[in-house]
Amino acid sequence: MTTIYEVSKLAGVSLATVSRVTNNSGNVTPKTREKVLSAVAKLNYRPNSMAQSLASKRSNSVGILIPELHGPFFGIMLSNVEAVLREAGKRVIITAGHSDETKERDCIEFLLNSSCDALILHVYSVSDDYLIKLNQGSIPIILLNRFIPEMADQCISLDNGHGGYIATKALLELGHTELAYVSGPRWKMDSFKRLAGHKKALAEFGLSYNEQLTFEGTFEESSGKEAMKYLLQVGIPFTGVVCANDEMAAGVMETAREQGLKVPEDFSIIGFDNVSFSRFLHPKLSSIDCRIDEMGQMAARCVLKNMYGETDIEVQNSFEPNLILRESVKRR
Amino acid sequence: MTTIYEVSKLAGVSLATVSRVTNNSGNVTPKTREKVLSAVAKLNYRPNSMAQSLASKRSNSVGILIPELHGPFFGIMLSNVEAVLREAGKRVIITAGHSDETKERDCIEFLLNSSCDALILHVYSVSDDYLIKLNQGSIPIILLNRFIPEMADQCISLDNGHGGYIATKALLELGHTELAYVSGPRWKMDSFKRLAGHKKALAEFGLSYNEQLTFEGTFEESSGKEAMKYLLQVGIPFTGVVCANDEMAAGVMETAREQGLKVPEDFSIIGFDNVSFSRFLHPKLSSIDCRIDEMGQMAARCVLKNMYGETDIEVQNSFEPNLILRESVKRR
DNA sequence: ATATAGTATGTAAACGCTTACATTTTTATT
DNA sequence: AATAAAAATGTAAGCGTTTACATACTATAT
Repeated sequence: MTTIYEVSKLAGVSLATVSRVTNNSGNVTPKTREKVLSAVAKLNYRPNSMAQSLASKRSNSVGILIPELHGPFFGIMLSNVEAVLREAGKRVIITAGHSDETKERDCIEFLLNSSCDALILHVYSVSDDYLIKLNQGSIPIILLNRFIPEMADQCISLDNGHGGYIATKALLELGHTELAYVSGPRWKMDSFKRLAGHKKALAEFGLSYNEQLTFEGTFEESSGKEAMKYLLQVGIPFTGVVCANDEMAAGVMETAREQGLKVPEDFSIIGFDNVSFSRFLHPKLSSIDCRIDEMGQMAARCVLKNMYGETDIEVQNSFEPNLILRESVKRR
Repeated sequence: MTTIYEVSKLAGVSLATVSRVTNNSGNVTPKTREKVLSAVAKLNYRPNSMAQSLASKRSNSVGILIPELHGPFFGIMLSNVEAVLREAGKRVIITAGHSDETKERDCIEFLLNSSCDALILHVYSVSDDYLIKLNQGSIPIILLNRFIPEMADQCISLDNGHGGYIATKALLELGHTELAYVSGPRWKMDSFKRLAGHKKALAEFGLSYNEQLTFEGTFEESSGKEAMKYLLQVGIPFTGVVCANDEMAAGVMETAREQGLKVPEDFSIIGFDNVSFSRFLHPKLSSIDCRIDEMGQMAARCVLKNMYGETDIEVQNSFEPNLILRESVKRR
């Protein structure tokens, strides 16, 4: 392996000068730069990044923790984070927390031990207090899809309440007055807020919320099926179903089909997340777009701004979801 | 930041001893270990990984290059690679090559500059020669989903030919004799081999291959739609469609529905990849399972074996795909 | 008690860079 | 031509570990 020392020797300059040209820092005469560059080329020199990190106290790597590496939602997020970070020459170290508190902590610990310059965390299970404490440390942290008042300007989050609100409102405006709701686990803030938005829309239209028409699922397709079975068995009539995510909506639709019910003729349905496969469903699923691509990019930009001193970046902490209407809804 | 030096001081031992206990290397008296450990705890000491890397000439990080970070296929792969690598305490640095030669090279360059101990590459666009040359270098490389004879034991790949073969054979055995084929880009080895498998199965059943019933798509849903339009317009009758991936199969199914054709009544269809959303389709799509989870794990294990000296790992270089029959096919 | 292996600990030299500071060279000013 | 200021380059001290190697202990056998 060739080192900076050999380059400096061949080029006939000092270590410092070589470092200056390879880092484009400081002033170097064009002639000297040329000499160095040609030596670099001749020796096929690559700076040793470990040494660079140690000496500069900066690893140029950013740790990412997301619930899952696969899945339409997280995948897009990750994809966008990586794109802007790599564009800026930063390394991306990934870990998956699987929505489990112990695992999430382990991952954070792992990233902390990895000399990351900053962390982008998409966590569910770890407590606010834990994160606030973590934030006292020396390493900058960005929270994705989570809002904690004490660290508001490090949070990039979706207005889930508004999402739940516009989803429900969309059906209400189409004349539906009897709505079922398929929620995610209520302890997850996202689920909770989406449901709150649902209730708000109902109230605004002068309708009462019926707990019996609400099913608490797991965000998985299977629980969408269960939800539909439950709703049919309860027997309270409804003409619209609002789901807290698209997977569960797919489950609802499948069970509906098995029962001979047609969407949107027999009932309208709307999902949440606007995940890629929702357009593969039949009928195509209406949904709430979460702008996860933008959120991912923003998280990365935040890091660039906070840690790497890119000043001309303006941060947007909160994102408003968009309503996407497709074939799965129709006027009552 | 507390350093090993402060720990050694507080514990009243030398640097070397601290290093020994934090790394569980060498022999240390229980009593000494205790002293060190308590000093570590008291000072909340974390070894500086950059310094460790520099001194030990090992970064404990593995570079990954995959075409996309999102998408059902690559996501699962990545997920499994990460899981086994992190279990072993290795850092995973990810990059996305977007199936573009320049980008793929850039990513590899980037990873090479990142002091990775090993690379796992899932690349399409870069040439065999390039990879062979890369392989001459000092850093171990594993190729995912690609086979190059010269580096056979560093390749983890699917038997695509066999996949194409069993997909087609499945329809033939159900009595279909007129089959259309929706291919991926033929320059991609995967596509090419799948098609070859298709032809082989036809030949085995004494049927002739009709180029006119083959459409070369892009692996995207939209080209599945185009494929179906093309096939209908050509007007040659067929009762089965074999697709080189599930996205295109979804496109075919959608266009079929638009044209009033029913699956599997009017024709049977089978996809490839057995991607997660294929069970959300209606009817549920039959497909070829690629065991990408296992392949991802295996790639990671290869690295563990080749680079990190885990001896008791046995490597499987080639994976046989599995046929998954669902609602989208029926006997002729 | 003494020699002999071990075993446990310590010493100090890398590892390959960056960077503050010192020195030299160049350019501009008078 | 002399001087000051600015620009280019060099010097060398870290950065925080790991790891040969050296040394100091223990325990066992004599």
